[in-house]
Amino acid sequence: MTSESNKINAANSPLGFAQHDHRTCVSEGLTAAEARCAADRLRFTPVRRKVLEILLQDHRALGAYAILDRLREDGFGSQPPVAYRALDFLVANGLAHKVERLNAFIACVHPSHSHTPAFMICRLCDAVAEAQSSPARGALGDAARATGFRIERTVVEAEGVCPACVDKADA
Amino acid sequence: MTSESNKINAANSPLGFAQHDHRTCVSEGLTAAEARCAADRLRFTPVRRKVLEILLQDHRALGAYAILDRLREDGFGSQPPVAYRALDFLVANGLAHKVERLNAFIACVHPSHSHTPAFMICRLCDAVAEAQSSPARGALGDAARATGFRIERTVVEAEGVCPACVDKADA
DNA sequence: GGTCTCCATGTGATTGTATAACATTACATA
DNA sequence: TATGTAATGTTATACAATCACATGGAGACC
Repeated sequence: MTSESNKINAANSPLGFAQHDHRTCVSEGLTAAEARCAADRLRFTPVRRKVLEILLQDHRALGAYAILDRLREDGFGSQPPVAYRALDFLVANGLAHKVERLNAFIACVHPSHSHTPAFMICRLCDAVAEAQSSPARGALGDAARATGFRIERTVVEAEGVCPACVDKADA
Repeated sequence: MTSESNKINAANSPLGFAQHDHRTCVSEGLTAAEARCAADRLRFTPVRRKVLEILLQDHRALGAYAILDRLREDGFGSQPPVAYRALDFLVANGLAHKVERLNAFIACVHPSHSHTPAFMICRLCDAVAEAQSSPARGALGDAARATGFRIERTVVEAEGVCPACVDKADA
């Protein structure tokens, strides 16, 4: 990871690379997660809640150890399994995603309905935007059907340059 | 990494999940790589050649430290950068790919022309098949164009069950 | 209310993945 | 042969993920 000097600020950061009022992101995300867990009889415990809160504060992927640092500051356990177990819960229940390319995690932007997420990752500012994908409908799906491979889950991630950094580069 | 007990054998393993004569894979792959490097004035050095040879022996993704063990056996340097630099070279020049989901590497099955690879990963036997993809033409491409994101590289990986393991599971 | 069980949390230790920093060697070519 | 560059090698360390085991609390059940 490079220095943070050229990274965008968390507040008012691009969500889907669009400006937005960031103040409600955290509270709305937590409220949605509470509703979801209540509906599905899932235990939205303090650590799990805290980890989701941490993820909601940035529209960017955070590594497990960065999350761990924040947990420690707030008096939670600071050993790796504490973070990984909470992340496993959030990912398993669609409240967060893992960005494989970065070995890092990000809050889901629409946790209400199940979906196949795709990510656009800016290699300059590390911003990550979530989009939709349906790779099983394209060439990959054809290949799977042709060979008899049964797809259960897909990873779709694009690396490139976000609009803000494209502008900066052109300037 | 789990035990190897339930994993398929390297020889005669599925290539694109199809049976094939594996004996020529290594020699043909190395020959193609030599031609490619000669044409592009790239230095196909002993370590790089050895790492590609190791990868060609399995149609499966190998972790960097598994490769490192093999390098040590053959008298090459055995420190992490030795393997990573050779892998960087192979990946940069399209002779191998990284499977992000597995943090592991695999030889390219058609290194001649540039392409956007997609992978089908069997979660039961760890076999990996390479396919083609064009994610920029689907929903992801639409999202990128809509937001102004410039895609430079894509990762497309499907996790599921390969035909051989589907049969085994049904039996 | 008591108590049993399950699940979650916590800790320490370990394994696996990746890179930083720097010294040395091999090679092309001027 | 001298020189610049690319490749190799080594040590050390940062980051990612899991194992094994102890503890404790929330609910289910009587």
